[in-house]
Amino acid sequence: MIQIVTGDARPIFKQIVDGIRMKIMTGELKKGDKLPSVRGLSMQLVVNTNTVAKAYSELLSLGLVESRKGLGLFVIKPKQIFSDDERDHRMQQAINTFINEVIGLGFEQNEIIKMVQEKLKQLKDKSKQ
Amino acid sequence: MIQIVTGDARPIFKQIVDGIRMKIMTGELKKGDKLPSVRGLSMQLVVNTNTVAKAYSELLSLGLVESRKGLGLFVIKPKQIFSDDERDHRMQQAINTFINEVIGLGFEQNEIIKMVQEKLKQLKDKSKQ
Amino acid sequence: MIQIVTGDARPIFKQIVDGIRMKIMTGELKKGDKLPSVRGLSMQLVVNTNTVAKAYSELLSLGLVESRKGLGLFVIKPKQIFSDDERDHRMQQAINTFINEVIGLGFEQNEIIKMVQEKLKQLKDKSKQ
Amino acid sequence: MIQIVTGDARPIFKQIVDGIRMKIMTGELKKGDKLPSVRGLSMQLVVNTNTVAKAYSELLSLGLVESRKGLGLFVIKPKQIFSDDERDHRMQQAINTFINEVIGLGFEQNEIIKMVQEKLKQLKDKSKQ
DNA sequence: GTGGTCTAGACCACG
DNA sequence: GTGGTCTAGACCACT
Repeated sequence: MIQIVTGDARPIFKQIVDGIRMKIMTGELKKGDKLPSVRGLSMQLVVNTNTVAKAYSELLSLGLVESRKGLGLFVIKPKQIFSDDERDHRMQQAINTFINEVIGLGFEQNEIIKMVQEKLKQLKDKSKQ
Repeated sequence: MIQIVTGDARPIFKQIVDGIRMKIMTGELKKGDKLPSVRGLSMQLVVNTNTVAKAYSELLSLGLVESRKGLGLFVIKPKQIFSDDERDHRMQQAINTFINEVIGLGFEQNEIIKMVQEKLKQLKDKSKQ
Repeated sequence: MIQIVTGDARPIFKQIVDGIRMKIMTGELKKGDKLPSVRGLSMQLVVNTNTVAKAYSELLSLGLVESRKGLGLFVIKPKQIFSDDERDHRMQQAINTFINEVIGLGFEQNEIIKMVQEKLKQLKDKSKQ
Repeated sequence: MIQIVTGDARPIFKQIVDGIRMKIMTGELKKGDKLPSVRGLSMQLVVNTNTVAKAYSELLSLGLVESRKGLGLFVIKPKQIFSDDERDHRMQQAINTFINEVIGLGFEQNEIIKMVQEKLKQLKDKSKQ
């Protein structure tokens, strides 16, 4: 279901958060769907239950899921969480980090744009399925 | 000279590395130019000398500067450091991280592409000066 | 510095979050002030370091403090984090929970109002010091 | 009859307890009235029968209803259940929890008082009907 | 020394 | 069975 890559720069719990966030954004997980149980997912990914719990707690505070005690976590309709300022600020930071990472790699600007477009397109196609 | 932002996601030493790398890429620092001394830069940026030393050591291992004993660090013509595989892999990771960060922010794909293009254009213009 | 009450309904990490949030709101902790270290506070309160770390991580995501790696956590100027809708919704929930808790206790409405006013006044006075 | 809100901070059984307690306080349920059966209410609210049973058991121990074997639960005249100390202590805790929840939301003290008053007034009006 | 992440294993409240 | 909290102890990156 979710790919955990040990060589990834992101910590495991973040990979889980991103993985599920992506599934919600692409529509693979819809409003009202239940997330796998903490214990179930932790066994499946071969990580500690605490790690999954931490990821789930982040999804909770992101407002993407809600907890029904004794039942599990359920996807809810995400609202716009950030203010416009906050949103722009985060966007700028993400772009800066990205460019800084990429600028020394020797790609042409056209190539970079093309690759990003390609990735976004993949996502869009996936969400259409 | 270099902007250190405390709220930045990147650690300080990385911000220094990126800042100098950027100056080299844009031509602000040319082959043969001398970097500021560790002490000088650490005082200027108000950070620990260890932090600057770590940044410089990374620039050395990146092959962007060379050490002339007793004189300091000097910019050299950057060679292609990464193998093609390494290069592509880093690029893919950077893109993934970027998209993951941005996907939940609610921007349209066109907007994202436009913003990245804008940023790249700024850099290009700066390097032409 | 902070009072941990084992009989409290709130979990320990929440008590820490609330305690520090209160200190920030009342001005006892000002912008730029450093929080006690995770290990220091955990020893002082005789709780596990993870528990303090969890509290600090929540303060971080609340946007009340920022992390300077290797240095510690520092209070920042809190921005308005919630949208107006979100803010009102939380307020309504808090009032409902409060009233539900209090309604069966047999106090007069005047008494309840008076007690809340008293508590708010205490806070205000404390912040003026 | 009773509103169960999945997004509520309170567990379901507590929502049921509060809902019925409120109906007793406002006079909607009077002394001698019969509560719906566990099975009936659980079907009506679409919750587990255990959950309703737990709520009813709490109402019993609160002294708000009495069990007549084979007949069901009946509302009785609520006595003063808590000692004065207990009562004050619960009140203080409720106020603290409320203030902690509300303090970071950016409302003025006047606004808070006004909102609580408003809510209490609604309750009073409802009980007069 | 600082915070951040992870594992192992435990207990609790809820349904 | 579900999530939520806590302890104990470890390792890592950063300053």
